[in-house]
Amino acid sequence: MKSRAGSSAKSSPSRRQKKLLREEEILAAAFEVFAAHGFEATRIDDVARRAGIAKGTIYLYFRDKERLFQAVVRNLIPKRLDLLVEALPGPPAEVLAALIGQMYASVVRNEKVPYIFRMLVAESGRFPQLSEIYHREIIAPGMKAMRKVLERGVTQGVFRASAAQEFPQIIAAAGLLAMVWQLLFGRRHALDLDAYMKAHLEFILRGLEKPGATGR
Amino acid sequence: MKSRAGSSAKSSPSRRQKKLLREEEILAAAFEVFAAHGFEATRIDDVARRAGIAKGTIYLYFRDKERLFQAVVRNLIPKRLDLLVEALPGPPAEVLAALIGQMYASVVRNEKVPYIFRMLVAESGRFPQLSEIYHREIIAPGMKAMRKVLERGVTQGVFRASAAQEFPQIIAAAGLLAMVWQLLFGRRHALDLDAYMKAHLEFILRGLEKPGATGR
Amino acid sequence: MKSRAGSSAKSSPSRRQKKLLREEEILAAAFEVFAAHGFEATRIDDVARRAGIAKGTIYLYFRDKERLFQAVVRNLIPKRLDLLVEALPGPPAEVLAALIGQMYASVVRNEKVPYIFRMLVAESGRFPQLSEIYHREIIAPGMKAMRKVLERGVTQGVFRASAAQEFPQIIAAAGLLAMVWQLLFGRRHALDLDAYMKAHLEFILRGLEKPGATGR
Amino acid sequence: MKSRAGSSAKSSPSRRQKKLLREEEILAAAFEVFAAHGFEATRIDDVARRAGIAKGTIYLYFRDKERLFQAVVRNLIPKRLDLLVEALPGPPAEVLAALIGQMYASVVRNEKVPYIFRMLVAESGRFPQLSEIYHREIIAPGMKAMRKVLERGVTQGVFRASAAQEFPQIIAAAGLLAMVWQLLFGRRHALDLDAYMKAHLEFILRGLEKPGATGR
DNA sequence: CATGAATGAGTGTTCATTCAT
DNA sequence: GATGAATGAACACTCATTCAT
Repeated sequence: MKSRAGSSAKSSPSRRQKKLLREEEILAAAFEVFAAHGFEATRIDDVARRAGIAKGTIYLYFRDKERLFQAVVRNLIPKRLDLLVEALPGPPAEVLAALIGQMYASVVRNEKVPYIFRMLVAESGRFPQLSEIYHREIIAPGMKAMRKVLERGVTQGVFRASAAQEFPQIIAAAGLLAMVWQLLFGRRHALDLDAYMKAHLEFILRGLEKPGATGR
Repeated sequence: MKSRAGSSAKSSPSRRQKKLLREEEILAAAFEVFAAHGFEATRIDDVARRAGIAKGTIYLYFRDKERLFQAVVRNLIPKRLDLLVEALPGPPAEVLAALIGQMYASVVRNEKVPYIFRMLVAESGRFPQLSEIYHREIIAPGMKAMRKVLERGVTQGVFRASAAQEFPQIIAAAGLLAMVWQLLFGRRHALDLDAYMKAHLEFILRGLEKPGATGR
Repeated sequence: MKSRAGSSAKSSPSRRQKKLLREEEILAAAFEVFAAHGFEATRIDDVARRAGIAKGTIYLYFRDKERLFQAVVRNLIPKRLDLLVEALPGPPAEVLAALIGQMYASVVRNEKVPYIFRMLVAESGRFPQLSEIYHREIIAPGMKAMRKVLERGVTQGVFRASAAQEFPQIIAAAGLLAMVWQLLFGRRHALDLDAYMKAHLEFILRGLEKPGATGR
Repeated sequence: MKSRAGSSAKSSPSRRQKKLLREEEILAAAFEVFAAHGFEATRIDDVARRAGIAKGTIYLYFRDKERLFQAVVRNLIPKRLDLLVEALPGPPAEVLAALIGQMYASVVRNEKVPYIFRMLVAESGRFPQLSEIYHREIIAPGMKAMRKVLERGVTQGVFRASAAQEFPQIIAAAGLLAMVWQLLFGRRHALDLDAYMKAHLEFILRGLEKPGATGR
């Protein structure tokens, strides 16, 4: 009693696919504009134009600007670093190095993450749920992973016991700083990220290293 | 004592003082609103109401919203930490500890600085000059001071030579992280700043400490 | 510490007067447009243009379109008819005739009242408070007055007792019909209001007249 | 006369039936929404949803919103009362009573007619044709019928000659008032329609009654 | 025939900025 | 100087209408 044959419930599969595609396009366009101008300064019309669609179309996919913004940010949660720890059963120092390396690759150098960070910071007043999500999805698991590596290192006698076990943020902090630095000063005082990362790694490994151990 | 023309020569000192006072009041009110809502979401009217004056009056002191914002941010450059280094001629480790302690006191724990940071991050796209100013006034001198302490420590044989001399940011990074953390997660996952700072300090001192030196 | 002398609290008297005048102008313009097109079809811009002001100005006086509409309707509550009854101590038949006459003069023939009625009917779904107000301010007092005249007539032996005492609406109904008629059919089938009113009056007086009484 | 070519002869009867059925469904749904919200505030989408069809489908049956509205109103012209007069050859007072009774049954108490009335009043500015139709189809014949009954009564010597013969509206007016009353005040000050109708009837019969006649 | 995604003109409302008082 | 009424450009969001599927 409905439309053509073949389509059962509501819309043909091609329609659905198209819809999903559209949504992706809108999110991509919206990310660019929100990242560049922030929530308030972003014009829905700009998003539409960048997505190559009419303004009204956006409202078929997102109830309002706030929902669109939230969808943009939620959609871009970066891959979780904690999975690495399980995958790498090598010596703690190497796992830690891999972890840090991964952080630089997927967070600091990523072309999107710094802007997500900017949006989170800028709109943490208006959208506290978003930071909460990031804490739950990224930060907390990441810290848990860090703790596990440190613990493993201490157990194996290659890391000294340190307050960093309670605050693994301290170990990762230089990565955050690099990201913020590039965001704020990158245009005129860009960091040499390779050298910086090397320095970061050297510093934390030296700081964790057990005095007696030959560090080998 | 007010209005009409005919007033004396240039403007009595009390006039100037009053004008400056007004300006301060406006800047203070504007800071609160900008800090809470960001540049775009801030209504000039709110600023005026908070300053207890009429909307139009603001335009007697600042050409437009952008100038007001810039004045707010420029006005709040925190005290420079680098001066400390000169003032403290003690052992490098103690100077460093004092430096870090000062950073937590005047930056991380400060009730304004995190919001300034937030504004810088949020509006770094629209007002790149502002980050530039902060780099020149705060960051660069701060790093220079750090380098000097580190150098001194190495020369005196209490610090090992490390890549941190090139990138002293790494040493301060955990402070930045604490500030960002409080900003983003403070409401639901506040840091124990005392313990955190202690851990931070312990970690960097251990990391810098020359293996051979008794560190004392 | 405020402005010039002479003006005490907030705004000079001339300013206040102007403000009140403006409000009246807006209400007048709004009445015309709402009366002609109804609530939904009315464009705030039209109201502004008709009032000779900018669109935004309206929002200085009324929070939104709904408040403006309500203010328009509340502002036009017609004079109460019930006061007449007290004022006219003559024979009941004459008082009744005066009452009806007044109703035609101030309600049916009035250039605004029929449109107020239209708005009330049209928007009684969206603004039930408004009909409520009219009931309280106009209808209930009017009915009370009617009852009093009828009662007086019965007491004096010139009117017969009738169910109209319980439902005085019945006596006035023909007036409502005339108003509705003009509203709906006035353009092509206008009533001869003079003759109609005479017929109305004749009919109700004859219907109330006590059979025995000479009615004179 | 229908769609594509190729289809059979004209269109099977079941098709036509289906089409008519759909149209009825749409009109029914549209009536509900228009009655509740008025022309402007009605969303075609709501009508479609209430009819259980897609928005676009409505446009297969009605060129636009205005046509749909007109169709709704035209479709609901209530049964003509004038036919009653022919059907009831009894004594004029009884015919009149039957007429009034019928009016209350099919107009005042009807669940749709008050809303049709409301729509007519509300949109008489935009759709004057509609009131015109109602005048031609309902009001004029109704008045003609009234006049015939009155005339008959006068001829038979049971009604007095009165101006109501020229303006039979006066006799029916209380019915209109009851309808309007329920519309505007029904929720909080509902009329007791049975008692009211009795009073109405009593009043007009008494008003028409020939003084000399025993009214029997 | 029916669908519902897409369009884009239109509307209420806001707010930075101006300026007569 | 100070005020706050006035402006009008700008923008989020809606919805009648169209049309490819």
